[in-house]
Amino acid sequence: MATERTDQRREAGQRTRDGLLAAAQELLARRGQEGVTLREITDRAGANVSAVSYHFGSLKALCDSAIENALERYLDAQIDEVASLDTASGVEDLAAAFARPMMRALEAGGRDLAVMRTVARVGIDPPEGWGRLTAKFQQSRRDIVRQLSAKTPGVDERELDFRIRCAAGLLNWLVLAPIGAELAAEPPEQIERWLVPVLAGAFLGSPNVG
Amino acid sequence: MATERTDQRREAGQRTRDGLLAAAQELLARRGQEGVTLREITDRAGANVSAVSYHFGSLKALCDSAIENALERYLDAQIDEVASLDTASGVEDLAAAFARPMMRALEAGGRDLAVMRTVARVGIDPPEGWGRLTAKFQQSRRDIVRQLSAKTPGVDERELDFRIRCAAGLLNWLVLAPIGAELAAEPPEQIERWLVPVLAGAFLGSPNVG
DNA sequence: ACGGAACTCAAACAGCTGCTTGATTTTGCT
DNA sequence: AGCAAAATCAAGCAGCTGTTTGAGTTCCGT
Repeated sequence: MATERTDQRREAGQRTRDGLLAAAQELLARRGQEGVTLREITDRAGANVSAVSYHFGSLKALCDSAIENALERYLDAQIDEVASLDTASGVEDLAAAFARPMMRALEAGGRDLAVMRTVARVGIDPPEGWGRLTAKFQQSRRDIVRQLSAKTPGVDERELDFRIRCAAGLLNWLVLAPIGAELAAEPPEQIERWLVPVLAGAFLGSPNVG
Repeated sequence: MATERTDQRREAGQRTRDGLLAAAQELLARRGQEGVTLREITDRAGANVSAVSYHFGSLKALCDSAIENALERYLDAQIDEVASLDTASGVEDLAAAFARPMMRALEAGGRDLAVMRTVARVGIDPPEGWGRLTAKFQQSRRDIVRQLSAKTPGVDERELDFRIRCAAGLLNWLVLAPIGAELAAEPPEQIERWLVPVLAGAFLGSPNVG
């Protein structure tokens, strides 16, 4: 059973590795890439400074890993949510599915919220290389464009893409700005009752102009 | 004519003061409050490091002044735009007026854009004291709520306030995120043609739920 | 022309930054 | 028991951070 037996050394290594990742996400969420400090991360994670070099190579590499990790968590949640949509669903359902990962994170707080905030910050200050996640990112957006396109016939697809990016930007903003914290204090069903019409309205565009 | 004669020393002082302010806004816009460096500001402004202590007291005080200056420029523009609305104007007109300062800044680039970006960043990471601008800020939002309330009868005012904050957040996002730069490359009238329906749709909410 | 105010400047400061080093501990394998 | 790999640790490095200091320059009022 040597293969199933977990090596306690590697297990401990993984634990500090994950701790560093979580601490980095927490601080990236709170202060952005420029406001992150090596010693603040290691203190929060209860690790030694050199653990960063050992496990990741450098602070920058740790931040890149933390961002990539956060982005992947978010994209997976988003893709699942949109994929589980019924074919007969309306624009409001799409808006609700679109917003659900963020609303969940707002309710849950803790690391989920830190992950969402990190993702949102990346939307403003993107790191040099998005790495291998570009494909998954574009797939996610293509799925949503297709869903929305089926529900709003006659609208140019480039314009739909713009509207979706607006909606995504709005969600990111809500997660970062103080209004998000205010919103989190409200009952969850009211968040949805307020937010979904706004998103759906943005998707549809104002009726007088089309 | 001693009073009209400008003192060359004070004039030079004002020039370096303004240069520091502009340089600070430029860097605040690009990297946020955490990413701003004393020497980078003074180099860009062509000033000595101690000029910051002399004219503002500290780097933090300089940043506060730069932020306050940017916020005031923006609020004045916003208030003027909304105040000049015709009483018979529709929701799209309100949306267009609401978005105009940002669209102008996107077209103009340069310091105007830096000012808008600084304002937008403040919406995410607000400094401790907004100081004397809180009143002007709230006046601006009250004006807009009143305008929108007259155009959407029967909607709860708290919900209208939420929609306006969403619209403001979206504008801030557009100015900060890469999509803003893409948008700036398009012809100005297309920016408005795309953006105004989204904002107006968000103001009105989706018709099926509204 | 002279005193002094307004302003600028180079140099130095303590403190923090990310990172490296070499020793030390912990653990698994034979 | 003994060896080696994995992981952790304290200490120290050079470089940058914001701020202060005291001398320096420029220019107005008298």
